[in-house]
Amino acid sequence: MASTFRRLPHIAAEDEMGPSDTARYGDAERSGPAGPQGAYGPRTPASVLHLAANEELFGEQAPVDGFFKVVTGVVRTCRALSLGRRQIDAFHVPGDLFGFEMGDRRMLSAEAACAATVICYKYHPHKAVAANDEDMAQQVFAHALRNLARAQEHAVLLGRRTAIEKVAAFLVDWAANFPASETVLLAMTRQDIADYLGLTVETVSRTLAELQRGAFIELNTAREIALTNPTGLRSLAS
Amino acid sequence: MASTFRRLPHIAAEDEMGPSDTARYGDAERSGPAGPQGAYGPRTPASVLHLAANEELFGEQAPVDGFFKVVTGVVRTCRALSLGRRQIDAFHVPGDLFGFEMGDRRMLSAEAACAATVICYKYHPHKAVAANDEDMAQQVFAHALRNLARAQEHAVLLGRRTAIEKVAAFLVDWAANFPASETVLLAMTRQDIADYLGLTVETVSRTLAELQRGAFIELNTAREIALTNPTGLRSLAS
DNA sequence: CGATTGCTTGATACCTCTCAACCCAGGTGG
DNA sequence: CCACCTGGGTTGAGAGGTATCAAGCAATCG
Repeated sequence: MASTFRRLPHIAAEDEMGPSDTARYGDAERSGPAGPQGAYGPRTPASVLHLAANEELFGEQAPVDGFFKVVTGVVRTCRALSLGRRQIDAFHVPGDLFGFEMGDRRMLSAEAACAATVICYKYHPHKAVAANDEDMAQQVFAHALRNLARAQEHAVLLGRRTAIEKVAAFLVDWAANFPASETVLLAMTRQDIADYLGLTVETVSRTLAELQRGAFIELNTAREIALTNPTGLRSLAS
Repeated sequence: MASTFRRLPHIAAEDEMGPSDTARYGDAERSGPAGPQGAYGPRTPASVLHLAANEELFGEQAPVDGFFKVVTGVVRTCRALSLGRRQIDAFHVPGDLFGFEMGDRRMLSAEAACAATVICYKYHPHKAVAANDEDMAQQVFAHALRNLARAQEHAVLLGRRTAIEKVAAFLVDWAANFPASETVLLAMTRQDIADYLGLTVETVSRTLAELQRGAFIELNTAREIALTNPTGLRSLAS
C-alpha cells in the first residue's frame, strides 16, 4: 500500500532542484573551500538514500550532518516525549527540504512514513548560506522560511481548534498533494495523524466517521478518502 | 507596570546587533545596488519605532516591508481566528528578530505586549540573503532558524501537554529572561499567556494557583512570580 | 470616586482521553 | 487451502480535564 502511494505520479519526484541541481551542489561543495564534507561519515556530499517504511533517517540528538530533500514518498519529523507520547512536527512530501537546525544536534527525529527516497546534502545549513553559492542559499533560506510558516500554522491548528477542525484542516492540506483529484491517499497511519494533530487514534477515527456521516468525505478504504464536499470541509477547517 | 518591565536591565537593549550594526545595515542598503528601500513608505532603511502597550506594529495581510528587531520591551506575534479566538505565535524579547515571511503578505500580526521599541530593517528577507552582505545574511538566517526551532517546540507544547505542563514550561522558558533571579516579571496578561498556550484565562489562573498550592511558585503580585522550586517546575514541564 | 480592565474563583457542561472489545486485511506456516 | 497471527482500524462506555458561564475582587485611571 505504501508502495502504491510511492508510485503515484503527483507525489513523486519534482523538478525545481532535481538531479542536475544535485550534481551542482555536489560540485559546489567539492570545488569550494575545504568544507566539513568528510567530517560526518562516508556519504558523498549529495547522496541518495532509500528508506523503507518506518525506517529512521536520523534520531533526536544525532549530530547534524546536513539537510535533506524528499524525492519520493513521505518523511515525518517528530519528537518523542515521555510515556510514549509523540508529536509529529511535519510530513514532508517530494520537493520539501527539511532537517535545518541551529545547533549541532537534532531536535527532531526523521522517519519514512512510507517507503521514500531522499537526497542528503551534506552542508551544515549555516555553511550553506555562507558558501557563496547564492542560488543554494536562496533555496535553503526559502525552504527554511516555508518550514517556519508551516510550523506557525501548525501551532494555530494545535492550539485553538477542535478535533473536527483539526481533521478537516489536515485533509484539506493533504489534498493539496492531489490536485485535480477528488480522492486522496493517506501515506500515514491514524496514529501518525493523531500525533500530528495532538489527538488520539480513537478520536481521529471517530472524527473521520463523523465527517463521513456528514457527507463531507467518503472512506473508500482506510487509506483512500474521497472529498465529496471539499468546500464544506474547508469551511469546517475555518 | 509595563514601564517597570521595560526598564529592567536584563530585558533591555542587547549588544550583538546594536546601534552600530543598525547604522551598518543602513549603510549597506544605501550603498548597495538600487534596492527596494523606497518602495514601502517613508521609513528609513533601519529606523527605530516606539510602541505603546498593545500598539500594533503590523496586521495580518499587511504588505511585508522588512523585518524587525526588539530593542526593549516585548512584542507578540499572533493570529486572529473566528469567534474571537486568538493564537499567539511567540513573545519576542530584546535581541530577537522577527517578521520573516515567505510571501509579500503577513501571515501574523505583531503588537507590543508592553511598551516596546523595535528597529525596522527595511529588507525583504529574501533580499537580505541576496544582498551580498554575508554577515547580515548569516544573522537573518540564524534567527529564522531559531524562530523555526521555537515554533516547533511550541507545537509540541500545544499538542501533547496538559495545562500544568504548559504553564510550567512557559514559566521555565520565560524565567530564562531573568538569569540569576528567583522572581520573574510577566510582561503579558493572563489572556496573552492563555492564547500562547492554547488555554483559557480561567485555566491559566487556576493552574497558577495550583502551582502555588504545590509550593512551586509564589504569586507576589499578578505579574511578579517567584519560582520557589525551579527544579520541580522543570520536571513538571517534562 | 466611578469606571474600566485584569485577575480569581466557583458550578456545570462538554469534549476528548482512556480502557476495552472487536473487526479486517495481509502474511505466514502447517 | 486454511488456521493462525499480527498490526492497523473502528466502535463503545465511562472518566477526567478543560471550557463555559457567572460572580466577585483588585488595581489603575480619568
